[in-house]
Amino acid sequence: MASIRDVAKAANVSVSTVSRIINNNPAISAATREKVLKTIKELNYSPNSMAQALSNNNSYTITLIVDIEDEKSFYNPFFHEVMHGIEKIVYKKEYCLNVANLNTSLRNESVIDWLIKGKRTEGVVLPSTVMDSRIIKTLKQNEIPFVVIGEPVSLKEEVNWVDINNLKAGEQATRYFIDSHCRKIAYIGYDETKIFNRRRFQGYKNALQEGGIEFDAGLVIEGGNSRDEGYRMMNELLKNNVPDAVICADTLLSVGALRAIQESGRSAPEDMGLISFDNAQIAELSYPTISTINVDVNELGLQAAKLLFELIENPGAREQTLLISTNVEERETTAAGKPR
Amino acid sequence: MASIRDVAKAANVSVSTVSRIINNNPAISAATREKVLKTIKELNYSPNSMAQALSNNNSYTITLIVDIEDEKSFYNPFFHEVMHGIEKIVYKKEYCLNVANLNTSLRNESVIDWLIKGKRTEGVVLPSTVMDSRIIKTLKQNEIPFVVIGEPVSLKEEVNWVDINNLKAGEQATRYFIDSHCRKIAYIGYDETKIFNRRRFQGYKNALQEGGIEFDAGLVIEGGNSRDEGYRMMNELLKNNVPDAVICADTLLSVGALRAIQESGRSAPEDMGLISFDNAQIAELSYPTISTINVDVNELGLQAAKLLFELIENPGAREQTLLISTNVEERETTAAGKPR
DNA sequence: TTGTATGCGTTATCAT
DNA sequence: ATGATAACGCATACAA
Repeated sequence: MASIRDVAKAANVSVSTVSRIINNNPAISAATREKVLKTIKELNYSPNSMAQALSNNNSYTITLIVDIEDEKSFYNPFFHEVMHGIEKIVYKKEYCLNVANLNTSLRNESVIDWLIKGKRTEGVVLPSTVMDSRIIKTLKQNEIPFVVIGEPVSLKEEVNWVDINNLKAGEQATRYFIDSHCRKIAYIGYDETKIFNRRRFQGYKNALQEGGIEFDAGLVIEGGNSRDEGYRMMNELLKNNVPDAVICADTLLSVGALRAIQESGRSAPEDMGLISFDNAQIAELSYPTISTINVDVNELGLQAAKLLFELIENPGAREQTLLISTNVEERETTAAGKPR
Repeated sequence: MASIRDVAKAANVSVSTVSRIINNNPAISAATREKVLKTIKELNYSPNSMAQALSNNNSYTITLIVDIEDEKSFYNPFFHEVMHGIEKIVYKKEYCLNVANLNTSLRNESVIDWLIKGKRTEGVVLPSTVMDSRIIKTLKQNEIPFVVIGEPVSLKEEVNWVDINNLKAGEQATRYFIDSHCRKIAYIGYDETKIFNRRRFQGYKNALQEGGIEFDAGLVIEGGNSRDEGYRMMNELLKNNVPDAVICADTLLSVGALRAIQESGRSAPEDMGLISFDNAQIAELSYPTISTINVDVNELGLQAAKLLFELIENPGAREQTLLISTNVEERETTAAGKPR
């Protein structure tokens, strides 16, 4: 493998000249640049990035922390898209993307400490679910820029974070139904332990108020995000307080909710509209397909990475928050503008 | 940040002594080892891995290539699990895991060339779907060990690969029904362009023969892997040749197939059993939940990474193939041992 | 505009 | 068992 010295020798210049050319230093004559570039091609030379890393004290690497234990909040399809968004930016900057599971430990320390102390990373993206004060402290102490994906739950420390605009998403879903002349709009799957859920719920209430519809606590059912929970909640609603539209706070429960509607002899969207969030694949497999508030998860990763590089390039910057907007993806469980 | 020199100075030894201790060189007295270890702790010293990488000519990094374009064969939940399997092994070896999208290009070359030429990677894991001869050639020429995930379609070159044992999976599904006293076992979603599908189909035929059931081409329906295709294929089957069991060659189509069964006034498993492959989440959301041939995808990644390190540590090894076995995950669309 | 020399933090060779 | 020093491949301050 050719080194910078080989190139220098072959081109009859010094190594510094070659180095300058590699790094696009303008103080180089066109003639020598061309000559050196030619021999670089001939020798099929590429700079050794480990040597560059050492010399520049820069690993040119970003780390994405994942947490496989927490399938719920940083789950598969979501994660995959986020990662690709991040990746696009990272490689555009000619950095590499490392992935590490929070829970792996090396030499009696967490992988994140290992990476930082070994000078293997210049910045970190991590989901809010893995963020405890210890990690934050480590990152801040070592002055490693980082961006959190998902709104942090307890923010004693200021951090940079990027998330879906869940408040607006909740508003969007609700407004959609209001515009379709619904008045009894239910919200099922409320879970105050999940911050994204609280935000969506707040959006729901906001839109109701804005639309002049009085909030009715009887139209809100609390519960978890599973098929069976959705089924239970919808049945509870149907027994006591039949709505003309229902917002499912999360993906999985919407499948069970739809089922309950159908088993009661009703159908969506004819008897009541149904809308959910996020997971397009599941929404499209259902009968009928489920309308959702759609999120450009790829954009989420993209913005996270962009923000991270801003921090890297401008370490003094103050904390930022970025909310990705959502849009209504109409499928078969809603019928826009339908007169009632 | 403390360097090896700082430690040496503070402990009153030479840098070589410190280096030896870091690398567990036995030729060191217990006394000095302890002393140096202590000052390492005090100074909170960690070796700079970029310097180690340069000195050892080893980046201690493995690359996982992904291909976002090809959602079908290396799709989300699958990918996520595979990655975590790989990751476990990689970090256990004190390597890092890089992720790169095949399609990103840097400085007019593919990311894979960039990584290799920059000496940023010691080994590569890549899905069979992104494997063309050009990539193979690059990897082999540069003597980068690599492992393919998924059986390669056209194997002009010998490569190391790891996959699900799709043949056995097909046999398993079929035998399951034979053991449940089914005789008319259909196979829908046959797609000869997908190698995993061909394998499953071969397994189906094997098991039929072994069970003394004559193969009936009328029970095989060709088609793609989507909800709507599954629906179409099942209806075709119901019109011409009602089976007592149906094997769905892939996940998505099983949802549509089940729907068609139900719309015909039949139900699974009472009128016919239904079994599919892979995606547990979708299988568990359906009504009724769909039985599947289950794959330990995590294990797939684990084995791929293990194989990769074998190649790294023993470059002369000859090509290997590894098949991960599957198991029947009984859910509601099948009823084992049900008399007919 | 180009070259020389030094340093980045580590490992390894060769002494002692 | 330990130390001095060269090398790894590159970047850069300084000199010319």
